[in-house]
Amino acid sequence: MARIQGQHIKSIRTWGKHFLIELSGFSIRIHLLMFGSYRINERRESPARLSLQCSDHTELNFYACSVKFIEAELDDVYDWSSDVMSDQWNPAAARKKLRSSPQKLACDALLDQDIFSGVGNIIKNEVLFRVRVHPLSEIGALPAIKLRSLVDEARQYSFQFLELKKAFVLRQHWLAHNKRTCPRCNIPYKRAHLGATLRRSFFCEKCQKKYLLQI
DNA sequence: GAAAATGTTATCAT
DNA sequence: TATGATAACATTTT
Repeated sequence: MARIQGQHIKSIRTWGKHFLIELSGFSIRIHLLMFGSYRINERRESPARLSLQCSDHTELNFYACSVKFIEAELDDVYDWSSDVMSDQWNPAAARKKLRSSPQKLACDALLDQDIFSGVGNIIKNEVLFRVRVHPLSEIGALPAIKLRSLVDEARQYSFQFLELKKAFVLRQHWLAHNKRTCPRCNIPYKRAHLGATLRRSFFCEKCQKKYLLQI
């Protein structure tokens, strides 16, 4: 931690769920993982993993998070065009990556941070419901227009997620995640732990189509 | 009060 | 060596 002392903050940046504090010659990378939290000019009772006292008297505190140093230039480490909320987001590049893995499952594709940096499990469930795609669909079997809408919805819902979160009404606007019944069909959702990482999926077997590659 | 979960990464197997 | 499964971490919500 000593190397941070007295350093000038050159920039604050983000790449998906990575929170980056750029100093001269290296950067601090913070990831809140499942349970992390932060406070600005406030403190929690538990000890901070990282506490920054700035010369303008701003205090940044990070709790229960991963803190790592990045020794290289951030532009050399991160592909900003894969961040769904970046100005540099490139949906065509995302579609190209998806087309290169036709057997990948839709539920895995949305959680792939190299394609959709920033998308997590809640957004995955909400996006799949909104574009009516079954989580076990194979990416290569999606019609082009459906692939396009999935990519576009990943970005669009991510911005909506942020607005709802800031207004403290995220939860009440979920259409699929943690819900019991499909609001379109009024039938019970299926829930299962799917994909490579067995994350929770909530989906309607009636209105979310399962696209599969022909054998 | 137990169990599950907004996520990633280290480690061990294959 | 690359890929894959499992464990580990840590805190809030159900």
